[in-house]
Parts: sequence; C-alpha cells; structure tokens
Amino acid sequence: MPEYNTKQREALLRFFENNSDKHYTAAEIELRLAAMGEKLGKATVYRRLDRLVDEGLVRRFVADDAKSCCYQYAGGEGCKNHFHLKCMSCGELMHIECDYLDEMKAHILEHHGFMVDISKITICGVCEKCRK
Amino acid sequence: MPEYNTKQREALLRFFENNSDKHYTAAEIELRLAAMGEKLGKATVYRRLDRLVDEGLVRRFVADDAKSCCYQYAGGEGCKNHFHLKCMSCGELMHIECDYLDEMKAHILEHHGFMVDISKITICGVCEKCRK
DNA sequence: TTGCGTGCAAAGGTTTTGCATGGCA
DNA sequence: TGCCATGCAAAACCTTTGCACGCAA
Repeated sequence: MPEYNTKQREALLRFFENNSDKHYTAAEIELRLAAMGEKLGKATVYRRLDRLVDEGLVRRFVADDAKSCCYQYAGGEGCKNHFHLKCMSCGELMHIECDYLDEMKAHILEHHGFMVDISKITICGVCEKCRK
Repeated sequence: MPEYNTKQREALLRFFENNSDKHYTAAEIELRLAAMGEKLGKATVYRRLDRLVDEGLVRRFVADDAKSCCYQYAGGEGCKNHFHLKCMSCGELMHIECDYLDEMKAHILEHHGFMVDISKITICGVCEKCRK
C-alpha cells in the first residue's frame, strides 16, 4: 500500500516524537496540534492514528480513568522486538528487553498454539514508584 | 452511602456470577438480560455497572481493539487470574489458565519492579487455526 | 495525471444527564 | 414517609463514513 508523505502525517509524527513520555487522546492531540498552528481535521487525526498504530509506531490503549482511547509513541529504536510495560497510575511507558519474556512467547506458541505478536502488546500494571 | 437491594441489582449480579468466564459490553449485558426476561433501562445498566466497578465486584477494561468498555465479574475467581489471547485474524478470544504466566508475573515484579495487572491484558497474535 | 489524503459535515454508536415516577428500608 | 433507584428520552460524546476537492508522486 502506498504511503504519501503529507504535512499532516509529519505533524503528527513530530508531535509524538516530541511527547513520547505521555499518552494523549485523539481530542487532545487535535487540540495540541491546533495550538501549535497545525490544524488537522478530526477525521484525519483518527485516520492517521489508526495507520500509525497499524504501522507499529504508536500504541493505543485505555488508561484507567479515561473514557476514550489514548495514543503514545513507541516507534523509536527496536520497539518492535521488546516488551512494553505501561503504568496505569503515572502513565510511564517502560521498554523492556528480557529473555524471560521471549521464553514466554515460545511457551505460548508451543503449549497454546498461539503466535504472539509482540509489537501489539502493552502489558498494563503499576510501576514501582506508584506502588508506594 | 446507602445501597438499596433492588431486583435490577440482583439481576446484574446473578448475570455476572453465572457468566464469570467472559467479558461483556454494556450493550451485550442489556440484551442478554432482556432475553432472560429482565428488562433494565440503559441508564440503569450503566449506573449499576459503575457502582459494581466501584465496589470491586466487577472489572472494567477495554479489549485491544474493542470500541467500547467490557465488564467482567471479579468477585469470585473468574477471569482475574487468567490470560486473554486475542486472535487478530478470526477475532476469537481465548482464555488461558497457565502456571507459566504466573511465573512471568512474578518475574516482572522481581526483576523489573512492575506489578502486572493480569485482568487488564489482552495478548494479541494469531491462533492455531488461522496460521494454517 | 492518477489516485491517495484531507476536510467538512452527517451518520452511527456509546455513555451520561434531567426529571418524573416507582420502590426499598 | 424519606430517599434512593429506575426508566425514558434527550443530550453529550466519541468515532466512522461519504463525498468533493487538494495534493504527493
């Protein structure tokens, strides 16, 4: 599938890269982009977000108290091959390289016949800081 | 806060207890109750679900690509301690009970300081049937 | 020039709210 | 009896879709 490099796509990507430490709803993203002088239509925001999620550059999930989906950048380095732990309390996204988790993937394939797609998983929980 | 014991609340609780192995959207719950002869208004379903969540009897979460919230009984054993594997090809949701996954949770807590909330995770991938 | 991408507005769904009535304690 | 709970319908939201026009390749 062809992929045009429009200025709207660039604006979204730049926004995520510069705000990779937090997650945002579609509406927040639209607002913040508008505040920066980049006005995108709602539909474009949603359509682009869907594609960025499909491409694996952005993760979609739902924070505990939020009513709608949140999006967060995860396209740097080797984000396809490591695990993501998302703290539902403070919002931090941890990037974990871990052999144990690779074994888990093998275990699931072998014992449950299920091929895990690591790039699509976000493991939710609470980080160390927030547990205190 | 007072808590009246209405027949609507009883109907909801009974439904969850008898269907603790799956999760349902608010709309599905409304439909299934109606099919059983228990017609509750939409608003009542939503209000009661909120309270059951507050009371800790029911969990609310969002399956990875679901459009709306899902609710699931968590007063008993139910789905609290097993994993959900979601096939991105056929859409089937598999429920997996597995000691190995408990170990994984312990590993993440010990080595990465992160307390996994199993009930909030949906592991995406492709099931056996669809891989063929 | 071709056909994907965008913006607008309308449609489709889900969840919340206001208000009068019903029902538990 | 005093309130909380319910039902209905409308409102408020969030997300998707249809269509004509704009723009990258």
